[in-house]
Parts: sequence; C-alpha cells; structure tokens
Amino acid sequence: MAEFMTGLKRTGYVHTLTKEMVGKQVTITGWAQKARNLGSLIFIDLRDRTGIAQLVFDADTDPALFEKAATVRAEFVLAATGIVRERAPEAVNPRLVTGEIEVAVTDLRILNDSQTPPFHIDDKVNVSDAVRLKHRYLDLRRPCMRDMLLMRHRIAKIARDYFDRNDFIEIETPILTKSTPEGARDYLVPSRVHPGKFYALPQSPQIFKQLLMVSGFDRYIQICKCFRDEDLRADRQPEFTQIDIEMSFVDEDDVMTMNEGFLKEVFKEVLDIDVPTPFTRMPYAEAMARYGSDKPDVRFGLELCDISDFAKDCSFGVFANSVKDGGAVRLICAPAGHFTRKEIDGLTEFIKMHGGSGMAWIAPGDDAHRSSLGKVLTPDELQQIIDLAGAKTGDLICIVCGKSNTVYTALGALRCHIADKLNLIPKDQFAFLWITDFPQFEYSEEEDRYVAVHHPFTMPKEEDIDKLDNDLGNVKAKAYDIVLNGYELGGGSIRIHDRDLQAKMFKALGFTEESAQERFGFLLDAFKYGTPPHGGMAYGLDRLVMLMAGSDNIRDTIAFPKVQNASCLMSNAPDFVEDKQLDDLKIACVQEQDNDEA
RNA sequence: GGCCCGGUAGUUCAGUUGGUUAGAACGCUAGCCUGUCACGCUAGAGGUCGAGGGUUCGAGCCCCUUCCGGGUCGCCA
Repeated sequence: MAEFMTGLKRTGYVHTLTKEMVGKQVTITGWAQKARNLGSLIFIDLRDRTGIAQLVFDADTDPALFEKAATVRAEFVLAATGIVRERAPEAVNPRLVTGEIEVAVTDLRILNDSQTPPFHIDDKVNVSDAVRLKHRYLDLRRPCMRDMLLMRHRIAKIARDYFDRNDFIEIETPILTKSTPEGARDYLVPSRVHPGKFYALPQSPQIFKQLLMVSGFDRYIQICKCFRDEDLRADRQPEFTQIDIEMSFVDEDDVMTMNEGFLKEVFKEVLDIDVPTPFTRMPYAEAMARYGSDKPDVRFGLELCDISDFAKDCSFGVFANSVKDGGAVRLICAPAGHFTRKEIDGLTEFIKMHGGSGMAWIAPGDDAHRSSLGKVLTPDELQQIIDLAGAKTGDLICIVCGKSNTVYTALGALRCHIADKLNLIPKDQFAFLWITDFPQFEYSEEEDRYVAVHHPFTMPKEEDIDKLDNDLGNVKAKAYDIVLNGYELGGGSIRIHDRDLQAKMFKALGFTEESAQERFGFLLDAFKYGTPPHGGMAYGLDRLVMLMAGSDNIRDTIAFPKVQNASCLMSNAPDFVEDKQLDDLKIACVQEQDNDEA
C-alpha cells in the first residue's frame, strides 16, 4: 500500500513555489489537506509545514494517474512531481501564498494513507480540548499550533544567541537531584540502588547555578525543564521550561538591565515590536497598594483607592473598626458599567471567593444613589465616598474592608475581573514592569513561622540586615519579578554569598544548623571556598510564548501538555507499572486497578 | 481538598412540562460533474444520550453515586 521515497528527492518546501518557478519541474511532499474531484479534473491541496499548494490532475492527460489521484483522501501522505504552472487570472486564489500558481502533476506517490482524522486539520475548527489533546499529533498539524511551536523555537534561539553574545555559557544541570522541601511539592523518583531513598526532579536549577558561579563560570544560561507537583492552572503546568540565568559580580540593576536587553530583542525579532526600556520599576508595597497585586496588569487604570482616613471616623462601625484594628478600607470605582443588582451580587460573591469578607457598594445616580450602605451611612457620608472615588452616574464603587492584605488581594482580583467584563484591557499592548523590594519573609499561619517569600538564598537589602535578629517582617529582599500584562513572567534575586549571613538566614527561617547542613550542606560547604557576589533570574518560557502569541493558555505553547489532573490524554501517563518494576525498587504499593469484578 | 461550568452521531451542537421511531450542520461512503479552492448535485451509512444505580406506566430530561474535560480557590520557596 504505502510507497517509498526511493529515487525521489524533494526539491523544496511548498512556500518556495512562487511565480518565478513557473515552467520548472518540482517535487513536493506533504499531506493532502483536501481533494476536490470535479469528475474529469481533480484538485488536491498539499500541505507541508510552510503552507499549501494546489496539485492538478487532468483525466485526459493521464488517465492512470488520474485514477490514482482519485483515491487520495484527507491526510494521505503524498510526494508529487510536476511542472509549476501559472494559474489563469480568474483561477487565482488570493488567500493562498501560492495562489498564483499550481502544480500540474506528472507523477504521484502515495507514501501513506490515513484514517479519517477525528477533526478537520484547520485553524477554524472548533474542537474540545480533550479531543485535541488525545490526538495531539494531529492538533499540531494545524497551522496555528505549528506557528506557536515555531515561535517558541525562535524565542529560545534568540535567548541563546543574546546571552551567548553577552558571554553566557549554557551548562546542563542534573534532572535526578535532591529534594529540598521548601516551596513546591517535589516529584520524586525512587532509587533502585538505594532502596527507600529518592531523587527529586528539580523545581529549578537554583542551587546548581549558584555552584556554577562558585566554579567561576561567571555567566550561565540554561533552557531547562523544571517540575512542580502542584495543581494546574491555565498558566501553570507541572512540567515547564525555564530560561534560567545567573551572573557573578553584579547587583540588582545589572541583572535587570541585561534582561531588559533580552526582552527588547526578543520582542523586536519575533513580533517587530519596539519595547521601550528601561521598564518601570515599582516597589512591591506600591504595587499592592495601587493594584492589589504583586503582578499587576498596568494596561488599564481602575486603581485601588484608600479611604481609611474617612472610614476611621465614619458612622459605620464595620469600617471604623477595620481601621482601628490595623486593617484598611479600600475601594475601586468601576466606570459606567450600569451594573444590575444581580451583577453586583455576583461581584460580592467574587470578593468572597477571593478571601474578602464581603463587599459594600455605591451606585451613584443623577437623583438618588443606590447603595448597600444606605442605612448605615448618612447621605453626606455617601457623598464623601463618591467624591473620594471620583465616581459619576452609572459607575459602581466597590468597597472592601478588613486585614490589609486580604483587602488588597480581593480588590486586586476584582479589578482584573471588572476590567475584563467592561473590556477595559487593550489586548494589543505589552506592559512590562519590574516589581522590586519584595519582603524577605512572610509569616505562615500554617507553619507558625516566617518563611522565605523568594527562597532562602536571597540577599536582604543591606540596610535591613540588622533586622534579621528581631524584625523579620520588615526585612526587604534584593529580589525582583518581571511582570507582563498581569502575569509573572519571571523573577530572580541577588543571592547571599556570605556564609555568616546565610547561616543567619537559615536561623531566621527556623532551620537548625543540622537541618540546614543536611539539606543544603553541599552548597554551604562550597561557599567556604571563595564565592563571588552573584545573582540571576529565571523566565517561564511557556508563559513568555503564551503572551507573545496572544494566547491565554499555556497548553497552546507546549507540544505535549498535561491536562488539569496532571495526566496526559495521549500517552495515558501516569500509569500503573509491572510488579517486577516495583519489586526492583522495593516499593510496596496498593494499586487500585479497575478489576474489582474479576 | 472546595466551588462553578460542561459531557447527546466522527466533530460542533439543538433536544420544549418526563411521552411515539433522538434531530441539524459539517465530516464520512457511493454515484454524477473539466477550473475548483467552504466545489456543486443526488443517495446512504452513522447513536450503550459518559458510566452505574434509583424514582416512574414511561427518563437524553428528575434524584443519588461515580468517571472524564474546562475554569477557579487553596496550593505554586
């Protein structure tokens, strides 16, 4: 059935077939996108990764060849040899790059047949994610998916070229490594040679790249897979790719400047967009106060407004007490939404879902105002809030009170939700932002101790080093995130290169000397032998591609992604294994296989 | 672990208050057709209504359980 390439050589990709090729003999290969049989004339659209060209078969010219062409169905694999021919003016297809020509085929090989695919290979088809992912190899034939992976390739190449030009060296770090149970849950790999012991897949090459700085490589880059065993989201996969870099003899500004250069270049080369540099740098505290988020989307306004000064003396006890208890009262003013009561209740639910205790609201009107506060505030107080918010008729003032961080987070989420609903987001813009001056620690209720916001190797601001002994909540870090359109694109920090300071840090985080030595001993040992000041950052490559491609789901940028429950619909991973394999690993396992009735 | 949305033909969907033989479009198969490119025309095939249980004279529709897909909260140093 299947024919072979024997004696045949492809002369070029489909997109090389231009008007200049008219009269030449070519051999092109690819998949049959579509066959149109008109009775004594057959057209076949042949698709390769560069485009589509039309093959023509005429029953009068070569009846045997025509009969063969008539058997071609969608997604058959073909090699066609023929003469490039200019189309008659009325037969030109302006929607095809090759629409001015066609190939009058003299020889056709059917290299393979194909079952009818479960969906048409076309950008326009609307197919469920489950069907696409089960047949991902077909999904990837669609031009939009192909282009996404081509863009990903270009971005990765530009990253390597840019950092290479700036003296960075790509070095691979281990995939089988050691679990360091701060932060995300590890994927574990059992050791056969050491029963009961486990490798961990890296959440990032953090420690290894710092060791490479100790080794003197000075500037490192790696485009590497990282693994975190946490639940998935639209912008989060358990297995993802970082562009990971580290530099010696630098401070925050050096790392940020180097990376602005990279982002500027990649946006110019791939999208032909000039990104103005330097990017805005905004302290974490300001980002939280203005946008309620440490990764604010600054393509639109709708900023948080602090009315604590008003609230602390107002007649509504809930507001006043929030301020007295050290919390805050803040609002956002949604413009001209003319929200119905049902919609407002929906927003209140949204606030509650994001941790807020509730939402007070005022909808200013020309004559009377609608408000949830009509009975608890005086008309004059209502008017004061409206004035503070700068609200007009048709707007909606959404007020949340409580603990500062809760208020920030809830209103920050609501801000994005409302902007999306009211179409306030200019989708074609790219708004870069550095978030700086992160807190070094945050208090974990769950663990009843301070934990590192970034990681335990992050350098505190020099002026805050004194506070490591007694004022952890106010220590700021030499850490920075790069934010794009409301997504955390990447982040990094200057690292601690001083052993005493590192020891202090572990102590602050509640590690005993022994536990620190056990977990990170090899790093601490290395630091005894001359560690340069160093720092770096890491990008989520998948997210970068997603944002540059205008997609809102990271799956689109990954050839073979996982679905929400972290399984692969195509390969059916993870799956049960042979008992023998478990025996080798000395693992006892209760496998809940579906053979109860047996 | 929680919450929300969804699952009906290969695909995307409709399916009324629970009532006769579950429909449409595209796709597929066959026949006809010499300039199509969303080809056209004619005919045809194609369904465990995600699965299991229950209520009922009767369930695609109501109830319970469960599986699968999507979003999200928690989680993600």
